[in-house]
Amino acid sequence: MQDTLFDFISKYISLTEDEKNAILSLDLFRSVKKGTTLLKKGQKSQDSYFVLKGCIRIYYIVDGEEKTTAFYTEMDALTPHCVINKAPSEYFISCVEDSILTVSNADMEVEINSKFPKFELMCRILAEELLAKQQIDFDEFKTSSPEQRYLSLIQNRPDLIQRVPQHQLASYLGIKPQSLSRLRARILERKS
Amino acid sequence: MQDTLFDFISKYISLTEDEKNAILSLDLFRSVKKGTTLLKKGQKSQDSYFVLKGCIRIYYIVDGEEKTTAFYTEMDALTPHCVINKAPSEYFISCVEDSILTVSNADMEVEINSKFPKFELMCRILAEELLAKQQIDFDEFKTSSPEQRYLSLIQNRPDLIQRVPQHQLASYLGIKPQSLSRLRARILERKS
DNA sequence: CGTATTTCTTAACTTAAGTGAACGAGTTTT
DNA sequence: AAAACTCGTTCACTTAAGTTAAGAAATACG
Repeated sequence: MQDTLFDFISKYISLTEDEKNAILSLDLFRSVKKGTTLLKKGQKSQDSYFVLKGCIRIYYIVDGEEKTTAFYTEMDALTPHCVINKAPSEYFISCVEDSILTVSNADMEVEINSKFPKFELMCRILAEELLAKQQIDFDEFKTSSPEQRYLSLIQNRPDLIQRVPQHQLASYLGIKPQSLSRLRARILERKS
Repeated sequence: MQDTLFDFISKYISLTEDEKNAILSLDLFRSVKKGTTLLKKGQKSQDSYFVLKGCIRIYYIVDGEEKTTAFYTEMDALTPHCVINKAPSEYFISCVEDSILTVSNADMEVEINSKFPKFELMCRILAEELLAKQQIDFDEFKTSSPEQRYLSLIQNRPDLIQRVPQHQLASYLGIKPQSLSRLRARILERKS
């Protein structure tokens, strides 16, 4: 399990045994049950997450309705908006499946970053990479229809369609659950 | 003009006169005419931009049609995807108005970052901030209708509606120019 | 085990966006 | 000055998503 974390880090920087031990001594690993809420709207949290196993999601509640906007699965890192701008959270984070995460708070990160300057570099590269990737995703979303988005989801994250409830997928695609059902029926219809 | 750049930087770190001079000696400032293409699809560029005055946009060409996905105006920073992942660009960048920009290439940034480690910190904070801000924008886009997006654009970036052609705004909102016209007429109709 | 609840699908109807075409106003070209 | 082009708007028509409601299927729970 720890290897998953180090495999991830090794994509950006290389670690000595000392550095690995320093990380392990922080006791970051947490096991969380499906349905657990990690962050609520209005809370000011300090915690960032890295998914070792399982799936967590971000959702808003608008007019009493849940709107899921992001899923994080194995090897995904998530620093909530409220950690960065120190304001109350605008959204919820909860566990879609039983999951194993690392949970690190902002203070720990400052400490690690000052002890091992390498980490600062990794954080910058990672943030830039995520920024660029997210922009491409955003662009693709803007320039395509719900049906195209669903088809490309099948291509790019087929596991999500299996492991996540349809109504959560629907809002992730920017539509209502009924529209997703219809859209799926339409695609099947055309295939036959 | 230079003050605009230093005002921006001062939001993240404080600079000594020496550091300011080091930046000025890089000769970053460029004046570009409306319509100039700064980056073409397929090119591998090293350049990042910071808008001091004017407006630039990112657009794709899909099935022969321009799809504008982002506008950058005063005090906005833009590092193209191709600079980060060193692959050919998937999009175009062009000038919406006569503009004044800073243009910095990746090598210069590596040099500045190693000479003044402060910059590494600024880049990380900036990237994290942009990442968080962009995610909120993406979330808002996903959870709202074209009409709601247009109304919130009026609230948040009213200048864009004046300075940018309608058909570019339309694709920015994820719809066709005809739909934007209709949508505007609908809103006016309701007001009266 | 059976009941309650959630989840997914289907259907009929409404609303809004996509499409193709036409028009006028304003620019640019020649 | 006329012709060609671009841009925004409008219209009629098509297609797809939103809405409301109902029922089937799967899951959770006492």
